[in-house]
Amino acid sequence: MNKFQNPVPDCVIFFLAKAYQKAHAHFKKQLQPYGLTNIQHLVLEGLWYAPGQTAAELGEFLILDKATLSGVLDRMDKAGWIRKEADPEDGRIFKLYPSERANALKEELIALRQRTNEEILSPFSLEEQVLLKRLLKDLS
Amino acid sequence: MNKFQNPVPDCVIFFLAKAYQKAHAHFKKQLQPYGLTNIQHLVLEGLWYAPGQTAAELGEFLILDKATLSGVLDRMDKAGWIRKEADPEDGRIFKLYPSERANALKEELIALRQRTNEEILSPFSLEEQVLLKRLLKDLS
DNA sequence: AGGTACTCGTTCGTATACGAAGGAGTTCAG
DNA sequence: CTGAACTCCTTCGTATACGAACGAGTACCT
Repeated sequence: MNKFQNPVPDCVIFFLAKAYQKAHAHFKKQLQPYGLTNIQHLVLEGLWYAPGQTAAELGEFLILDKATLSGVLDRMDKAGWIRKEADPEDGRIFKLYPSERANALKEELIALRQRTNEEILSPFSLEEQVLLKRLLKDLS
Repeated sequence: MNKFQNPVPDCVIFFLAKAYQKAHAHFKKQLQPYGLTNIQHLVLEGLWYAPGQTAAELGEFLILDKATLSGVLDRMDKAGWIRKEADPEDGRIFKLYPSERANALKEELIALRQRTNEEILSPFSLEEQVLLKRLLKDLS
């Protein structure tokens, strides 16, 4: 029974998983000095983009399950990255804001993401970069 | 403080994550009737491709952390999807084989993956499909 | 033979993911 | 005004992910 008797599957699910895995790991390494995880960084970008969002709004914006977000927000609150502000109008919700400490790093962290994006896309030509992003957007 | 004051970031890491998320969720739904998770299916395909691999080999083949794989293989063994065979030559390792029950579903499960791939890629032209897969492969 | 380095698989800790259920608050029909 | 329907967030259970440390086994060098 020799190995490689069957052809390697041409599986886009697998390619997507591994490309994501690679990009995720690369960015994770860049974020390590800040003590931020990838999703925590994503949450900060979401709140810089639109401060005062509720957890439900942010989850819809970032396409994240509310159950996942609940834990992430809790850890970020405890770590002092965000602020949860109770809404006097509606007892169910709270509005989310980046903390002062997060805001102090805003430009740096956004630049870090941009640089990482460029690194990830560096093997491609400009045309390919645009094309890849369009294809990925159309997939989701 | 109005929303959408800043431009939406053109972030390939995010696009990758969401495209992966979408494809993963779609395949997960297809696998649900079988009681298989995505990775468990991936492991079966890896073992059909090359039966008798060790956990380390399989992990390298599928680009999976050995710590992750350890738990997955344990659950698959308990659920009767795979068989762990001790190696008389080397006490550290065991060789992995799909179970009879898994083999009985082999054609069906491979066809299911192929069909899911086609569904995921269906919004694209043939040219775009080939291009997307090439770009993703080059990323990882 | 003996010891050191290496390999293999497991375990631990932490962080996503997400379906499902639940508690608290709000809305709305009548 | 009141109860049913709905919304928001949390919690629970399960399954990835992966760095780090670990025990058991093997290989290699002398």
